[in-house]
Formats: sequence, structure tokens, C-alpha cells
Amino acid sequence: MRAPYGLNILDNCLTCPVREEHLFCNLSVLAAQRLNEIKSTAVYPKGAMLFIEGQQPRGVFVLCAGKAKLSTSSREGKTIITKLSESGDVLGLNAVVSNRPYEVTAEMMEPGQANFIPRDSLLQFLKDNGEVALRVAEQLSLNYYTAYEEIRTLGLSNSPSEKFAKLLLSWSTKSPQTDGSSQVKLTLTHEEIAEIIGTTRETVSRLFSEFKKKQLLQLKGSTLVIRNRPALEKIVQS
Amino acid sequence: MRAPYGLNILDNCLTCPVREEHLFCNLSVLAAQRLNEIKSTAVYPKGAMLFIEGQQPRGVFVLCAGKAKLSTSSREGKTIITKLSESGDVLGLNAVVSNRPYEVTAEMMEPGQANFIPRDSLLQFLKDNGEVALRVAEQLSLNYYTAYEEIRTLGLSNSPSEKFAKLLLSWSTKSPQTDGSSQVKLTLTHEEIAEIIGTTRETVSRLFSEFKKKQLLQLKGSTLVIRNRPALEKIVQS
DNA sequence: GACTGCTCGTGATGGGGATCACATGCGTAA
DNA sequence: TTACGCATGTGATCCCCATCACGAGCAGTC
Repeated sequence: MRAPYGLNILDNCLTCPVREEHLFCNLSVLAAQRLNEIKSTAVYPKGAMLFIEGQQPRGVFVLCAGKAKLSTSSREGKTIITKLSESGDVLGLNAVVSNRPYEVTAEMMEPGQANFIPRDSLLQFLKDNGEVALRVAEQLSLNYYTAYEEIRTLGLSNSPSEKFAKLLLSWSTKSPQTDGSSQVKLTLTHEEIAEIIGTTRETVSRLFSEFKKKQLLQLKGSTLVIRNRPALEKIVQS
Repeated sequence: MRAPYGLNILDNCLTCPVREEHLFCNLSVLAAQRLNEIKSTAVYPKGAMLFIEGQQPRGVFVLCAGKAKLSTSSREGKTIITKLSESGDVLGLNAVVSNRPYEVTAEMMEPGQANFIPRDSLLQFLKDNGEVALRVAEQLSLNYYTAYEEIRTLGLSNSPSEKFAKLLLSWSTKSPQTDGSSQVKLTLTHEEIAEIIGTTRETVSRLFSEFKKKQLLQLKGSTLVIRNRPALEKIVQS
């Protein structure tokens, strides 16, 4: 459980078990203090939009609790989800650093909490703290690689089954079990899964049936059991 | 014509008309001198690989003359071209900064010349020259936005016609004419165009026929004339 | 000239998945 | 309870495009 540690990253970072991953953790006392001054915390209900694609960047949001989905839409309403964010993630960083409009929409998938840092204050803070600026650059680079992976998935693997298998594997690696299977709490609707892999709800529904029949996965209530990783990997590289 | 100015960016930058775009131009005399020391220039034939996807990052290449294509491939041989680079572009920057394998393959599309800067030297240079490091961060951010645009194209516009129209428009904006039409020298094969928009050579061939019939474009030898921008824009947003 | 390699046009075919349609299940509110 | 909204299963249909196949055009090269 990471959420409790994330409730206030600025205060809890010293005890945070994954602080290496966190952009604003493990700072000098002075920097942490300054960061505390310029941030403001707010609570958001499910469905709240932290920011919307195309808006001028007001600042970054550091997710403390709850999950958020990042998505982008075409004019006709087709939507793709590009990332699912969890507590500790920093949202809106690219837009703020480059002073371009937010490239995605960030929507809370469940009630949660986030720290907001206004653009101007953050930039000033980064100028004053070179070490943090460097970490920001690394984070930007990381974001780039994530985006590139998305390009590979969308551009190189054509069939929905392949993308679905890829998605399952990415979930599976987060919770490895001793016997090779793994369990994931399934919080997404078929519609949302469809938006992640770029297909339709109906196809996702059929994929679930098909994979169940092939013993690749199993559903226990809302818990997804991934049974056969090797078979999934075979589908991905096929 | 940008190529002549790019023949040696380090010597010619002071006279370069587009130096704002160039990462290593317009430097202090001292920095330029240092850069000159750590770089090495080489000439490459058509088809030469500057680096290959998956290799450890040796350094960056600053393209001086010639064009290069950046591509990524799946195991089964399907390839997508993610960017066409021209003189002045810096290739391999992300990999070098983040010390991850090159995420793309860079191949010369015509004979050309490039300056190579080894990873270690570049990083040291960046540490010594904060101003340049900042520009690198901006460039990384820019790369990210380009990648994101690619994601939107691949994920949101489904039909090949739509992506083809989008590609034509992106070419068209580079050479606007007074009457709304525009001319572009077509240096790509249908195969390569197919790899850019993620379809097959045959489909590209048929798209050309179709668009010709609809008076959207015209071919005069190897010169592509784009006749009807509004119609293309309509296809894109359809 | 002939040969080779590459690009380009285009017909025929088949399948995969988008789309439409409707039924079912399931939790919540009145 | 009934009613409603939302997520889900699944059949039927259809069309777009990948794939295969083959021929034509067009350099180069010996």
C-alpha cells in the first residue's frame, strides 16, 4: 500500500519506502520547507478534472491519494487513455516546464487528494534548486520513454488481442506470485480498457471471453487472475 | 536551403539564419571552442546507420548535411518511421541524457555528414554550461510533444486516408504558396510513406490514386502539388 | 542489348473488427 | 418492490484494408 505514505508527500517523504521514485522527496530541509510554502492541498471527488487537454498550464499536481487517468480525445469524441497515475506521480510537468498547453486531460478515477504547485513558483523553485531541476529533466526523459513505448504499442502491434495481452502482462508484473500466476484488482470498466488499447468495448468483452476459454485468465469477483504468462508473452510477440 | 549552413554547425552558427532552433548554436566563444574540441566529424553514405535501436548510447549525432530517418521495428520486421530529421537536428539526445538504450534506429536517407559527441564529454560539457543544459531540457520536452502528437495520430485517427491527409498537410505547411496550393519535393518511396502512417505500400499507392482522382493532389515528376488544403483538413477531422 | 534490382500500379480474396442491436445482470434510489 | 442507470455478454452484418499475386516501368551495370 503506497497511498498512506502519499497522503502528504512533503511531510512523509523521510519515511517513504519508495522515495527514489518521487520527484520531490528526499530534499534538503530548506528545499522541503520552501516547497511546503508554495504548495496547496485539495481534495477531489471521483470524476474531478485536475486539468483539461488544451488548457494553459497553471501548475503541476502531485497526486497524494486516489488514482487518476490521463487521456486525450479527438474532436469526434474518440478517447484514448495514455496513462493511469497513482499516488506519488507528478501530473502536468511537461506542460509546465515547456509552457505549452496540457497535452492530456487528468481525471480522478476515485476520490483523492493532490498538492498543487503553481507554475511560477515551481519554476522559481527549480531555478533556486539545481538538484531538483536535474531530477525534473530525468523525469521528462522518463515520460518520453513511456510515450515512446505507447507509440510502439499503437504502431507496431496491430491486433487487439496482442495489445490486450500486453496490457495484462503489464498488470501482471506488478504482482508476481510464487507459482507464476498473479492477481490484480480490476478497477477498470471494459470501456476504459478499450480506450487504453484503442479498440471498442465489445471487442474487449469478447477478448475476455476468449482468454477465459483459453485458460489465460480467470475472474473471481472483481479480482483478475492471470494464469498463463508464457502464453500471453507468445501472443505479444506473435 | 538549410543544408549549406549546416555543413559545420560549430563554425557556421554565427551566420546561421535559424540558429534559435539549433541546440548548440549561438554559444559563448568559450563554450563553442570546447564543443569543437570534443566533437568529431564524419561522412556517411546513404543507408548508413548512425545508431541502432537497443544499443547502449555512445553519444549524440548532430546532423550537418543529408537527411536521416528515425524508425523502430517489431521483432517480426514491421517498421514504423517516427521522424524525418534534417540538418541541424540532434539525434540520440534522449538516450544519452537518460543513459538508456537508443529507442530508435537512425539511418541516413542520402549521403551526409554529422558531428559526433561522445556521451561522457557531452555530459561533462552540460555540467559546465548550465545554459546549454537548460536548452537540452527544452529540447527533451519538445521531443516529448512530438511523440505525443504521434500517439494522437496513431491512436485517434483510424483510417489510413485520415493519416495520409494529415501527413500531406504537415508537408504542405512547410511550403505555403500564394494561391493556397503548395509544392513539395517527394523524396520518399511509397513503402516509406506506408511506414510513417502505419499501413502497407499497396494502400499508399491506392491512396495516391484516390487523392489524385479527387483533385486533392497532383504529381509533376517527383514534385508533389497539394491542390486543396481545405478538403484535406476536412478529411483529417472527419 | 540483356539482366538485375527496385519501385509502383492494380486486381482478387479473405478475415478481423467496428458497428448496430438487444438481452441480461446488478447495484442504488425512491 | 419497481424503476432506472450503468456495465456487460453476444449475435448479425458489413466494409475496410492486409495480403497475395503479377505485370509494368525505370534506373543502373556488365
